[in-house]
Amino acid sequence: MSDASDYELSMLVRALVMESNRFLDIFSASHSLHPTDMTALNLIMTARFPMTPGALAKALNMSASATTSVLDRLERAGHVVRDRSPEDRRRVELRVLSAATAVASAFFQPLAVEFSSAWSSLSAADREVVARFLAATTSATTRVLDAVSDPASAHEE
Amino acid sequence: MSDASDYELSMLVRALVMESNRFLDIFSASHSLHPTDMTALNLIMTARFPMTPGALAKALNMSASATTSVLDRLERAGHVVRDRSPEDRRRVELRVLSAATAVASAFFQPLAVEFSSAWSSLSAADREVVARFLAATTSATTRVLDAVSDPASAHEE
DNA sequence: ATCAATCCTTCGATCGTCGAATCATTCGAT
DNA sequence: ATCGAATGATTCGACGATCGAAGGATTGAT
Repeated sequence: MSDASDYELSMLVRALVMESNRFLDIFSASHSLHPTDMTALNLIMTARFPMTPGALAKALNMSASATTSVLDRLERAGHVVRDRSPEDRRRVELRVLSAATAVASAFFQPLAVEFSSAWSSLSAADREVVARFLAATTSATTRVLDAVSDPASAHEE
Repeated sequence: MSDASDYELSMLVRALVMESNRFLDIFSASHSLHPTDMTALNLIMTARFPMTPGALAKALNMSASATTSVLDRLERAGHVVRDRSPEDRRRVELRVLSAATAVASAFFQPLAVEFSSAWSSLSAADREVVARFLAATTSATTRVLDAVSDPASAHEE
């Protein structure tokens, strides 16, 4: 019994992605932020190293000028400040302010609570299976993406 | 031991969602379609009942007028036709043309191949775990979403 | 010193989306 | 039957998020 064929798993992944996007749209609208700004805020906060506009542009898959606008809005709203890097003064380092962390936690906390409850019945082995599935699916997507945008590196098996 | 804590699972989900969105953006751009149009096309094709502009607007979480524009573009590109419903002639039923199915399969087939390969090592039991995880996570997101948009069931801010 | 390269920003223009108003159709009430 | 309200979809004018090209500042190499 193929209770979870490849096709059905694909549909489930798609449903999750679509619902997540819907959530991002509606939630950020309820906080007077554009979805892009919310995504950017999240990226800036969770980056290991201080984020720069250039790196943010790549992460958002947007032009540099559009990213400037995003940062203008975030700065005007008091969520982010721009500091010029002391080492390389062409670069701008982005830092989040407390207002932003408040918004972000308002964003993630309800989700985290529901997720925690939804996942409470998972055993350690189950979590391992799920984690591998998620990582494998993400990198499979990345592989297809790379093959599309860079046809040279598309090698058959 | 907690190789996959709630937090880590959340990050993995987020990474998958972001990568999927990046894929949608880049892929639809490479086919001269807006991401919204690609999403709409997908929704129209996979709907069980003939899709209408109104239902599509809700599914896309967009205004009715914006949905009209989406359909104008899809129709102009030869992907969709509008037929007035014979029963209720206010309604418009949407049908996809062969050009659209070609685009959609160009979209999904490479993904399906990579997914199939990435998931080939999953046992039936693993698939069951993953399927339940995906469904539970999606509906957890929906629950939070409903709590936000329906203040009646939301507790204190 | 000079020239190229890098990083970010400004500027003008495009186009996707929205809200309000409009047209057509259906349904309910009298 | 007829009128009015409700529903489904579209047009219209406006806004604004994003883009590409050009510009200014800083760094590094020769």
